[in-house]
Amino acid sequence: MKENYFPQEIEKKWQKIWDENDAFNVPEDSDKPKYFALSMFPYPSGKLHMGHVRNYTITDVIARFKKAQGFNVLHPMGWDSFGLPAENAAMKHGANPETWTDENIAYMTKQLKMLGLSYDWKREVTTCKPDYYKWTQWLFLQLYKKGLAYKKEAAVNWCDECGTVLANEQVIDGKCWRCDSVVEKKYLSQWFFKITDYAEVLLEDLDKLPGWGDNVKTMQANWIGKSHGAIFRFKVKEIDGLEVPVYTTRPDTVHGITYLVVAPEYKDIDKLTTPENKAAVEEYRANARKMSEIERLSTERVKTGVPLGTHGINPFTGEEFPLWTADYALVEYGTGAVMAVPTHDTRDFDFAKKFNLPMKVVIQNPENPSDCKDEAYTEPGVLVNSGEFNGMKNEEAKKAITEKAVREGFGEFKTQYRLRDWLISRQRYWGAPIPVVYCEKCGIVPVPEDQLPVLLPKDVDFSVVGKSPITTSQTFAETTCPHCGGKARRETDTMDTFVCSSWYYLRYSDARNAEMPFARDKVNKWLPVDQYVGGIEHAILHLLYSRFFTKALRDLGLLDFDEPFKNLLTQGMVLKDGSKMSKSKGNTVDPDEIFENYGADTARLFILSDSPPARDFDWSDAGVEGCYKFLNRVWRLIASNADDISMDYKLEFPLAKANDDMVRNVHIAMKGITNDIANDFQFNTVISKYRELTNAIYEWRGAKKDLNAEDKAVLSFAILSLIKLMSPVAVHLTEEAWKELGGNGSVHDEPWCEWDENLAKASSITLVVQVNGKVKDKLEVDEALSQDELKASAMESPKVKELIEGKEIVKVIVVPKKLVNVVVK
RNA sequence: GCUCUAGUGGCGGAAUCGGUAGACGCGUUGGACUUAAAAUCCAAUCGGGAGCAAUCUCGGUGCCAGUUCAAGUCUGGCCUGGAGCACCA
Repeated sequence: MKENYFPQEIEKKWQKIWDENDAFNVPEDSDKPKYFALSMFPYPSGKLHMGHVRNYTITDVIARFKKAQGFNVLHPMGWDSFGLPAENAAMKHGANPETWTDENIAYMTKQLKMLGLSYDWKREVTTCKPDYYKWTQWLFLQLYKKGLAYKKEAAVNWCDECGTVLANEQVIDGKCWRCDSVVEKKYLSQWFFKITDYAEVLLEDLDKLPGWGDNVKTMQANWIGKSHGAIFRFKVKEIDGLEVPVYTTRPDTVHGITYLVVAPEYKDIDKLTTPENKAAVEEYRANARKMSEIERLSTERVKTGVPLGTHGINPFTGEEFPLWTADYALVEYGTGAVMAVPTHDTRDFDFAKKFNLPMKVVIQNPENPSDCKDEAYTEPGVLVNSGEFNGMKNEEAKKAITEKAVREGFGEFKTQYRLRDWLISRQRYWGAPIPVVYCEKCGIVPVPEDQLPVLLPKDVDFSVVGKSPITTSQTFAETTCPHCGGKARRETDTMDTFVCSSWYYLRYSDARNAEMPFARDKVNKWLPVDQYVGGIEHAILHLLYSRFFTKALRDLGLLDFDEPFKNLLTQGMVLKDGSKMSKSKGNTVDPDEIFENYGADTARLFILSDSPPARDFDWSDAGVEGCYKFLNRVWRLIASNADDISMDYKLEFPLAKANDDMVRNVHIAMKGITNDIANDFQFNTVISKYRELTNAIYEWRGAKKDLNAEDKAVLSFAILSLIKLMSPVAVHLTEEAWKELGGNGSVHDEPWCEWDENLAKASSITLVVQVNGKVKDKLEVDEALSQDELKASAMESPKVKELIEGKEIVKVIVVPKKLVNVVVK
């Protein structure tokens, strides 16, 4: 065995062998239980970044560990390859998005192989290839048939920079999630998926996911935004037969209504406007329409609005109140109209103050009554000025008042969600075409399944500005109706890339199927994903959409489970000097350089070493250096002892010879490392245990001059165990060492270490002796001692004797195998 | 504003159940080897105080209370950072 560690040489050699042998292909027919380990697949943007390296290393170690533990592990990789950057690159370089994407995929594939990742490349999926997007289109048609895909005219988020509409989930602080430019409102006819049909079950089923972090579940729950309240319908004084319904979560405050607000886009607003107010209302509405999301946000504190001139009637009091329009009422939420109670709602309070509208207190804290002159009182309290409900606690009044409305026919209980339907059309080229045609006679006609895929046209001019390049094709849009054969126009919008990524994990179960997206028995066999690993930035978008897809496909009878990802690990970001690595900050580290200078094993070891996976990871060059030194140290330990190591002692050791601290240390390491992986994948402590074991072997070896047969057995056992324990992380080094020491086959095919519980602990125990809760002495004692004996040995301690001299012993606490606490006065 | 999450040495972090706070590493300091350097190895490294010394002693896990024989860990209240949502009635 070579004296020195040459990672570049070793790594290249093994990567070639693994590649040639398809070493990590997963067999379909196996008696072993399945395990599906999955990383969120990347967008092929050009090169891997350290976030990818962290993500894929974590999943790879999990996959290898589970495989060694006896699972049949599915660990695939693919490409989320539709999307705007490819199209922008094409425009910029006059190239084709497909060429650009293919080149990136080729380069990144090379990098993934250089990282030593154990992927089953035979199952690779690439969302921009017709053999994949054919099935994306097919799934669209199934959703369409089921009424879950529909087209409607609506106010949508428009990004001018990207030249396309966006889903609500893709608007961050009123800006585009991709290019950060300000999002405008436009009225367009667009395709939606009816995710709102699943709002309740998407919320409820979060409880079925104990393997997900609370942060992600809370974010989804907030996004779905369920609330309980009531609908009340108000008659309009001036117009017979017209009612304005409102949704409120505070039915208890209904006696305090002093005005009512409808959104500028409210459907009946024209009818509700008197001729005298028409001009002002029209102007206000025109302004509201022009305003972008961000402008509406920036006017957060300053309320605006105009009166309509008409009045509503409160059925509880008979009181009349004016109707207004204001943009703080949102047309998409509830009924688009709000009953305003300025005394008990901060927004209504601000509005009423500004426009000098009346206020009426209806809830009070009996201990500390507020007149609500300076701010709204929104805490619990007791009803006042509320007729028959006076004196009732407001929580009870919510129910009682709504019940009265139900009884008298002007209201009902209502559960409301904030989740909106998912807008999936994009006015871009590089996406899966939406498979429908518009016929002059038949209207919207889905493309028949046997005509799929609807291929992207090639005769496209990518240099156009202000419209989708796909519309420049001479061959694409013009078509005939599949129904009547008449003249028809093809849909030129493509699907949001998040549609493609909402089902890719299912395709891995049957990636080469040309007849269906996946066979039902295969998808049911491999799914759900046992461990999903990826960034927190997908907490809402991708993870919510995927959950929706899984539930919808289950309802379509395509699969038999209702949650796609059993366990989710959201890894933290990779930072450098305390901030996120980014090109604009110039603090990126190129993985290629690390591979070249230190090798992939060092990169893998380091990216796992310093922080638990869920936390942010601060990159440090010194840390990389430290990991490289450690691998060198391990290599030297193996190489310098290679002649004394025998494969006969591979991973097990006769118990009769076990009364040796070195053997115990190995068992302790086996147990500790296995438990750390099982316990939320704490790889940072796993790695510290690699170091502890390495240090222990060095120390033990250094204390011996010549080794007898038994010593050699202990040494072999220790080193071979260390190699196996490190094999999921330092995949190349351990493979090479295993081979050099005479191991048969691959170290990665060896089963995981089995430890002996009796040996996985120190031979004696340290008894901590406290007096009044403070540590005063430590005693080495036999494990077998009884509680009384432990107590006796503690009392024997000279230090204890000294400290309790002349004092009264109140009590003595004995914790078996651990501690004795003498309490004195 | 609401929700989630975190706060431990110079730094990253460790500490199954409430039971030795600071594992492991980075950095720093000193030493060995070397003509020298790199590499490697050894030792020290939470803070204050006492001692030539081994050692002894006090304090210490964001802050304030509490529960307990015993609190980084549990309870209540606050402070600070990070993340998400945000005029959602």
